[in-house]
Amino acid sequence: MPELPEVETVKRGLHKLIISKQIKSVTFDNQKSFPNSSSDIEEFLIGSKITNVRRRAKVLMIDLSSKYTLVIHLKMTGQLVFVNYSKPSVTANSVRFGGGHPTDSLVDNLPDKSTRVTITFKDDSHLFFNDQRKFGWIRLMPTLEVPNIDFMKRVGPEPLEVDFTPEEFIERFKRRPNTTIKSALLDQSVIAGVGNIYADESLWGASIHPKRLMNSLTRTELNKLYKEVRYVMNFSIEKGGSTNRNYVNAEGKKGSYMDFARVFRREGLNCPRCNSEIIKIKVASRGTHICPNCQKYPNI
DNA sequence: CACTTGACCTGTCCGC
DNA sequence: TGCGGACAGGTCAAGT
Repeated sequence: MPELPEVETVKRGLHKLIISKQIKSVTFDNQKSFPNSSSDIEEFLIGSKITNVRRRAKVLMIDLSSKYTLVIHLKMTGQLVFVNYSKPSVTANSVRFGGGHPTDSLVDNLPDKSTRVTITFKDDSHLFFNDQRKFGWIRLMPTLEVPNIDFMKRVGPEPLEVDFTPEEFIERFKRRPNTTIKSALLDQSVIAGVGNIYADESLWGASIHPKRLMNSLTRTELNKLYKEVRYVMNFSIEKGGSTNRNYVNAEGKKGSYMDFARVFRREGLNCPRCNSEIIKIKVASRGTHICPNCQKYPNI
């Protein structure tokens, strides 16, 4: 899915687009896509207004005036796309000059077969929850109960918070002494928000082989990794996140971080630091991209 | 306990 | 162009 920078980008987009809108109706393909009772939906969703949009780790929260919150995890292929059908740019796509297809834009074709939930606002704009692989979930619950979700109780600190120190970073990683550094980076209970892309990118930045065991890493290496994790994720947010395959922001647009990626999905290309050929290996049963020259194992 | 491996799904790409 | 298998941004439950 979307990792921290992608979810943050969606959050910022939705914040601009849907705050104070009032929900008119909701439709979904089946009960599994929206597991709340119809009475809860009637009472706490329909008619309520959007008061805030928040993110914690890779989880999005849309707060409602009913004191309920829509909690959403996009997992691998989830999308939250806002469409304002009153805009001529969307409704006028049947008017064409010249040949070719009318449009490639995602928003012009929604809903599509990946659409699982459609929220319609009073002004007839829509928020679509699309999810090709159906791993994602959306759930309505009292705002005060959100912190009690198992995931929220377990999840580690936000790495981009200003008060998140390198000391805390190093301390957290001691929880996983005998696992590989890649596995520890992906563990959301250690720190929040790192996924496969930014794990590979930050390990390359710190010149650490992803198979290195946690307890073999020096403080200097972990300090470097701390800086790289924050650098890579902040940079990606600036670029609107990464579109590897499915990810789009709240307006249906792709992120451009992949244009700047150093190793991720760049196997066979050259390392931007030493010009060696980037290879793809498997670590923690995930596809993993490294420069075998910069990231030696063991490399102390 | 700490750690690893399937399972959840659909779609796409690659090799035969 | 058909078919099988591997693989894809994540997280749990169940296994060792």
